[in-house]
Amino acid sequence: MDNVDVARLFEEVADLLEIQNENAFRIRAYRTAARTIETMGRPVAEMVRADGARLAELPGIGEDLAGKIEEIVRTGRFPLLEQLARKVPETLVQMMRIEGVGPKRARLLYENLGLKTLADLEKAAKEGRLSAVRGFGKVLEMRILRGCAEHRVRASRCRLSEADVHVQPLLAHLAEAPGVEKLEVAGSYRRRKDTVGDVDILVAARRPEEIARRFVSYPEVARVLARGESKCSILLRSGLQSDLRIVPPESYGAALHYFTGSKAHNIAIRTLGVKKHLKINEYGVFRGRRRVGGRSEEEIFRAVGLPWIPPELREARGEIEAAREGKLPKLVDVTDIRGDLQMHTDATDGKNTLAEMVEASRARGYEYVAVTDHTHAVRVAGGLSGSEFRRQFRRIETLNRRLSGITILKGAEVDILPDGRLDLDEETLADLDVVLVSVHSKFHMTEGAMTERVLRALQHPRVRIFAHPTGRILGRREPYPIDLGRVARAAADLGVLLEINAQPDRLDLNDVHVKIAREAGARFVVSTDAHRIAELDFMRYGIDQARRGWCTAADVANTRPLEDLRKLFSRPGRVAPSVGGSRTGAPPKPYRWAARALRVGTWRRASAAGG
DNA sequence: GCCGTTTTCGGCCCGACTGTTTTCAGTCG
Repeated sequence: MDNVDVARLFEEVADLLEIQNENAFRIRAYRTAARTIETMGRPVAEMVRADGARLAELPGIGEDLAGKIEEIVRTGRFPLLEQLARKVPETLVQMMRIEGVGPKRARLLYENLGLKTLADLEKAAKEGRLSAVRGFGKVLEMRILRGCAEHRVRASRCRLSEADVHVQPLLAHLAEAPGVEKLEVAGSYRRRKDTVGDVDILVAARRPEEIARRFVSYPEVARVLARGESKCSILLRSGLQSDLRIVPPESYGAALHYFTGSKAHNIAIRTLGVKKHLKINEYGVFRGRRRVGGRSEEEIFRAVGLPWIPPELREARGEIEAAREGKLPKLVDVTDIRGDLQMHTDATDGKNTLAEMVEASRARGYEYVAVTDHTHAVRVAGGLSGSEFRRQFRRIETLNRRLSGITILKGAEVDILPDGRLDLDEETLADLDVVLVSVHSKFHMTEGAMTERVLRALQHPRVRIFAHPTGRILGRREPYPIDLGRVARAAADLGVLLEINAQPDRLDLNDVHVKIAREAGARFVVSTDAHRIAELDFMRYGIDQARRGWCTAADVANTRPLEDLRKLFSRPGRVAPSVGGSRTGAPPKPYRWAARALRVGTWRRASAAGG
């Protein structure tokens, strides 16, 4: 039972309480607690074993919920959830995912028509039975029917990079409207979340009706969902929903803050306002009827005694406390990046040649790159053997002599075999400037086995980077089970860097993992894993997640100059068990020299000295 | 159900839009 499981149980309780029309604040308490549990570093199971009482010290968790967590962890059962599920079917929660159906209507339909599932709902809507229920009309029935169809098509959120494709033309269209003074995308897009549910656009203008007209007349609109004086919603043909909010310029900062969210962050800020006798809404900060701020976001934060908080941090994951104490991190920026440490060429599954990839990297202003083709075990990618790598090394040496302004590091993305050995011989490993390791097969292991497999690989003295550490692919593959807490602590000890993979469908580690791993002492690289030239531009998506995980430039190794990086990578090698090497069977002990060399303190000082 | 420099009880963020209603509940963000 890990934190995600416990959080999910609390969310289920919250949903069922909502359907049963319980006290809204009790419901919120469960949701707040779920968030706390899901995003904190320490496993609740471990806390229960160590000292259960301390659970109640966590924000949003009191004596009652601490007791419930303890019971869940100890017994694996949650009596409250069982009791709630006896009153109404748990499947009613599915119905609430349909636009226009919330807890009240789901319950009403269950009680009046006996509808229990999404399929029941769609069938009843088709047969025109919904409108017989008091409070439902024909219009709502049609809306629900459409909602069911759209839910099937687009059950999931869309990747940030996909949203980018659709957002830019829409913005360009809106910018043409008369009287647009300011225009910005807010919401999870501005917070740079890995996926976005819809695109929230904010406009400052004096005459909102002109803006609204322009918005709903966008050629890509499939359907207008709502149209009011200051607020409109459209569904684009791509399936993406977009909400527009129009406010006067003096309210722009307040509206931008409100519309950026997250919801939990907004509630926290507004609650701080209440304590200072201020009302904060999307039109400004008010003391009584008098507006005392709202033109800029800074004014909102200042009103509650805080410095401006970057949007990526606004998730109610401790940013408000950090801001109050003056401890907000100075977040890493894409312009801090000096090189890309994972990319592939046409020697394996890449689409461009070595020379083309390197030239394109140089054109992007990089000081160095690591070329990291696959190893032999990754057959689908045409992985290279030791001798093939050595041929590539000679090409790299030639290029390095010829090129100025950029240095190519010899690298490989070495496959971690199911037993934790590395898929490359010691001789070739010794010739590499940087060894990445990653998992490409046997995803369905137990958490314990997968964790041991990875830990064994990380203990190899030549390993420098653990790439895409959870193996997830957004919308296609769940992360494999692995104890990331242990992996992060081991990586910190061994001086292995964790990769934040910038491929838009990976973004692995994700934001929460990065934050947890960072707190465990781990440090990172952000790499594109580019398989063609254009993908080198994915770097910003990786940086987005690094920022959401609270990373500063000092936390990210490829912000450092080449010489510093070489010091990190060039450690005395020792032959350890791997394919073709000696095989002792037992995993090697951690290498203390590596741990010493890469202690966070040492790194920080080196980083400060190196600028 | 949580929480406390107004409070250990009584608060808990705030507003827009829709559809079904005769004044507002439900949903959404």
